[in-house]
Amino acid sequence: MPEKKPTPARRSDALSKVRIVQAAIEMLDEGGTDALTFRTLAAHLSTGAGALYHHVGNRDDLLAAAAKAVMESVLESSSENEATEQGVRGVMMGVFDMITTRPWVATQLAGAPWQPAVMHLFDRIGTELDVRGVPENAQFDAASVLMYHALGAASQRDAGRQLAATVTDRAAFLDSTRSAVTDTGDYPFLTRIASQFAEHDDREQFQAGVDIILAGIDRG
Amino acid sequence: MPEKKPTPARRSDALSKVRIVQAAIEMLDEGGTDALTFRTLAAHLSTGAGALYHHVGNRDDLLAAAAKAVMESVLESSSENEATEQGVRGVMMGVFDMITTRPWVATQLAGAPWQPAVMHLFDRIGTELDVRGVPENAQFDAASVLMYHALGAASQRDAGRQLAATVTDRAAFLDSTRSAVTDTGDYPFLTRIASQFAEHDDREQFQAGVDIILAGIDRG
DNA sequence: ACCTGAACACCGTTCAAGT
DNA sequence: ACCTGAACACCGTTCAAGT
Repeated sequence: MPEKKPTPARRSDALSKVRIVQAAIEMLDEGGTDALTFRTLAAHLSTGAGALYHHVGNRDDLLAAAAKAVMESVLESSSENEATEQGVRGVMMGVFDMITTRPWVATQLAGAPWQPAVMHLFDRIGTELDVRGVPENAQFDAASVLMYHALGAASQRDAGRQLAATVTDRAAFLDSTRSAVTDTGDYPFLTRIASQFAEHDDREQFQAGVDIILAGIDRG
Repeated sequence: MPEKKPTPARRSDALSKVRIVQAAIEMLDEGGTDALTFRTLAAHLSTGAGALYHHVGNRDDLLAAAAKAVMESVLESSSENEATEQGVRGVMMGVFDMITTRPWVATQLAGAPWQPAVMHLFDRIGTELDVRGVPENAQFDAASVLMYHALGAASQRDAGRQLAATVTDRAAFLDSTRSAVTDTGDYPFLTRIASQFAEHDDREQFQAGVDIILAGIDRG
């Protein structure tokens, strides 16, 4: 009788979509969207660039698959983890935190919103709204606002990261913007709330936005 | 007495930032973001690609300038035109309509949200909220939600355009997505509201979102 | 079937050379 | 100072050739 080798740890050399996506996520986490090229990714996997096309349609396809994988893990954990908040609010904050941790997802979500990752989130938001008791005929509009809020925050977040490289201080940036655009007058609102702007916390502000939207939904 | 030639129509040959931005906007309107390369733009202006760098920092700078110019004209017209709605609602719908007309602006706004075009819009929203009577300490959060809503819609809109090239029917796309992702279960919410999804009007939905947010703000 | 890696058709950006 | 356009250092994608 031949002995059964316990999980032979068989050489994970063979290329596959999941392996490629996994490697892509690692590179994206490390260096952002720009750091992921088919050449560097191929080198990372010890193969040729052309080989990737046997498992992945193209670059957009790969990025969408990476975002989908990450989104799924976030939506899972927010429904399982006891510590995190439940409901729509929990889902929204879970997405926000993911975007903060992995800014490249923000670019990806905002750049191609009909991709699986976004549809997945949209469906989850709608489901949570149903549980919340939002009337069926109001669910679509309600889910859309929340979706837009998440996408808007996503694009804002990623840009902040790019900005951080050149300008460390928000207030300094505001000043530079203000002085740079004197041709069309100044920014009265921004000037007035400059202090709030400097002190504000992105996460709290996002959550305040979610609460405003929920209040508007519940009033309906 | 030397005759005054009426507007000598002097050869507008000299390169300048405004001339470059203007030409860029034309090309963007015609073929979207991808259609704008420094080579084609230079050819369009009958000059060399390198010449552009004497007036424009780089490609991002050019796109930001184009978006800013377009945004300014929108914010002007929405405050002057008697026919269009006034207030925050008017500003929001004006932006939505611009994005519909020029999808490339959507990509630009969502891709680099701290640019002048966005700050301009943000300031305008805040100003309108003040006029509306929103308490000062609530204005920043309120302006942010509306801003995110606009940015989220922007990214969604542009992607829709790209999608239209391959998939004409929304419902068909939904079906394809649903069947393609059977590994994680189906999309219960999307399935349930599929009919609303097929019939809905993007503009009305965006406006419904604005109204939900405004209701949430006014409740505060 | 899967992989290789050179080749193709592009980019944005730079820079010596001209005017 | 402004412009030219070839050159540089990259891309994503394709494809003949190998196994």
